[in-house]
Amino acid sequence: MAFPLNPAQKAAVEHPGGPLLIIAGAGSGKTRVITQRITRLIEHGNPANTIFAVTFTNKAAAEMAERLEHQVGKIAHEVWISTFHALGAEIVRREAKHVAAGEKFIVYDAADTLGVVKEILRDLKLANKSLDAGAILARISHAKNALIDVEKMPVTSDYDEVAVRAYPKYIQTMKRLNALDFDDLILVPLRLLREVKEIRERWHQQARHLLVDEFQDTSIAQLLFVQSLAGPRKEVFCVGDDDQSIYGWRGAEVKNVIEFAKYFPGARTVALEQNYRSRQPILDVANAAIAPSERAYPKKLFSDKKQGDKPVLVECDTHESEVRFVMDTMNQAMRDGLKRSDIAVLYRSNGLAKPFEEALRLANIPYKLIGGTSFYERREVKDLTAYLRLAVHLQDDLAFRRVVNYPTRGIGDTSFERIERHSRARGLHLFEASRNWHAIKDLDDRAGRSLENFVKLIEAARARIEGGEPMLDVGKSIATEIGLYADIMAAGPTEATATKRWGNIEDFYKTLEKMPAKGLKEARSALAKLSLRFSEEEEEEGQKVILSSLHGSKGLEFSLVFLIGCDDGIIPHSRVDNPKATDIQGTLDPAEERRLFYVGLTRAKDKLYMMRAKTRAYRGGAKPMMASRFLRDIPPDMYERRSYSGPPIMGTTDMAAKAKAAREMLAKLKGGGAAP
DNA sequence: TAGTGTGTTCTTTTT
DNA sequence: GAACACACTA
Repeated sequence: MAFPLNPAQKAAVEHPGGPLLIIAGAGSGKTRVITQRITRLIEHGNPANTIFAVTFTNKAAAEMAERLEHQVGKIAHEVWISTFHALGAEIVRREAKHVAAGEKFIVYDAADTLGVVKEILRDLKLANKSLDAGAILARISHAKNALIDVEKMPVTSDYDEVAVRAYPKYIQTMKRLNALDFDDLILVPLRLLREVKEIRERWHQQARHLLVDEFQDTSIAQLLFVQSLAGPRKEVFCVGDDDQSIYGWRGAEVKNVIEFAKYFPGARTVALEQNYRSRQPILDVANAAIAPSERAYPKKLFSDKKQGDKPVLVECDTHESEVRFVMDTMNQAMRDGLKRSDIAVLYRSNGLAKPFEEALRLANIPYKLIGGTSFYERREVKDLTAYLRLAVHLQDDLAFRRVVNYPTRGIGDTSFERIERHSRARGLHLFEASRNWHAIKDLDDRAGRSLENFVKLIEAARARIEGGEPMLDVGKSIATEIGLYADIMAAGPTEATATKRWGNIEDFYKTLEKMPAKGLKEARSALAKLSLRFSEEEEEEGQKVILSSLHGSKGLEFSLVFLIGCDDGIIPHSRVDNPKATDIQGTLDPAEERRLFYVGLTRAKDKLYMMRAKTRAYRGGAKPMMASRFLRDIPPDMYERRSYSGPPIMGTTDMAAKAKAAREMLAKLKGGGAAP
């Protein structure tokens, strides 16, 4: 990065003032432009704490902070660098007096909110219809993101209808739980800024310069949030790439980029097209792949690195040989001296990673899985978190429900229903209702005493946290008291997975260790940040091969990239052609799938393999696959083509066969049916 | 009430 | 072919 800024980058960094939109092609050095811009603002006398840089992921925020520190030193810590959601949470926390949820709010993640919706569906007596709660939640979230009121929600299907009925109940429930979902973390601050003059003025005073990364991923709510936060000064510096807009399903509006000047009159635009990442042959393929896309800002990336291998399309006969080819090729590359962390396997959906994980484990190659179920969403971690959450936030009925009978302590469904009925009748939270179980109708003594112990456990934990004891100590003693270790080990299914689960708990201890020991309020906000994946669990930044979904790979780069599953139905996803009424728009946007493909291609610096398989495992059997339609848009002379039908990895089949044999043996031993 | 067995449904991406 | 939900039995 010792290169001087190119003219376009320079124009952006030295922009005199007013709203600016930077169309930054993949690998065009946008992070550098942002950090340089901040550096310049500081050098021109702007106090660091009046500069706000907003990203979408904690990873991006961390990287930006690190780079900035490199440039300006310790003063970088004073710049507000955070994700949209973390900034929103911070504003809510600081302006708690004006928020209904008050300072006692708790952040509900996707799993939590899904639980809320499921409960509402139960209440609406619709659960039997086997409704997909996720589809309802998606509609609610979509409405929130687009700032659509209940009355104005579109109703064109049964699902829409249910969503309309569920929406007000959802708001009501969240309010009762004192919970904010991810959308609220944007919406609530937006409302505060709009409606409360005092708050508006305070933040306009504070946020003098706003820099937004990945602007193409902003939703309407986020755009308005940026607008409101910037105020009349409109010092907004937004960087985005319409070609990399891949979060439409989450409410992102490319329109925010395309109609930027509408929202920020007088805005200027700068385009960055020089790519500093990839070799030209890779860019040729990427440019060709994205070309058919309808684009507001057509770009043709170019590189100084003219030399390089053409990307390779490898057609494997099965998905097993796909794994084999990738493993062999990556091993060779490592023997040639390539670092593990310079190698990535990318895929459209997380399920595709499994065989690679297995193969890497078998080969003893360390790997890092990006995305997938987050660490904090692991069941065992959530269980322990729920105990802590309940302790600091007694009205968290969802947490209560999760742990009141985990590990099993004799409070089954019937008992739970009795507690619930009682609490509803009295308008109490579940925990409050449990405090004197004698009052609960029909609750038998056994369950009652058990409940009493549970209440004591939680209250003891609460008292200790209140008294300023470290979260780690409290967490550990809860784990001991409930016999978490024994329970995890007993639950299996295999000893290996149980050990891994317990390992997750031990990793979680490291997170707890970092939490402040200053009483309930601090503990609450530390726990709230867990949902935002705030804390960095990435201590061991070792040398690891990267496995990532295409979504998770945005912003990253690798010398060697294997884009697996370049088959039709994988990318683009089959739901492009199979409209299913349960989805928001009914179907997936093929244009977004193309951009996703493009994002994958542009991750590669030196060598790119596009992998596909003629048949893939599908519900047991083998399904024949066709090449991705996107490959047809790439002129054949731009890439090399190979066929591969190597044997599957020994170990994998071995293991599978052994497991199968073991299962059959077990079945036999248990007597009864003869195996065919 | 808890644990086991049987049937059913899957596979989109994530702050 | 696995994970999950549900029903059934001890």
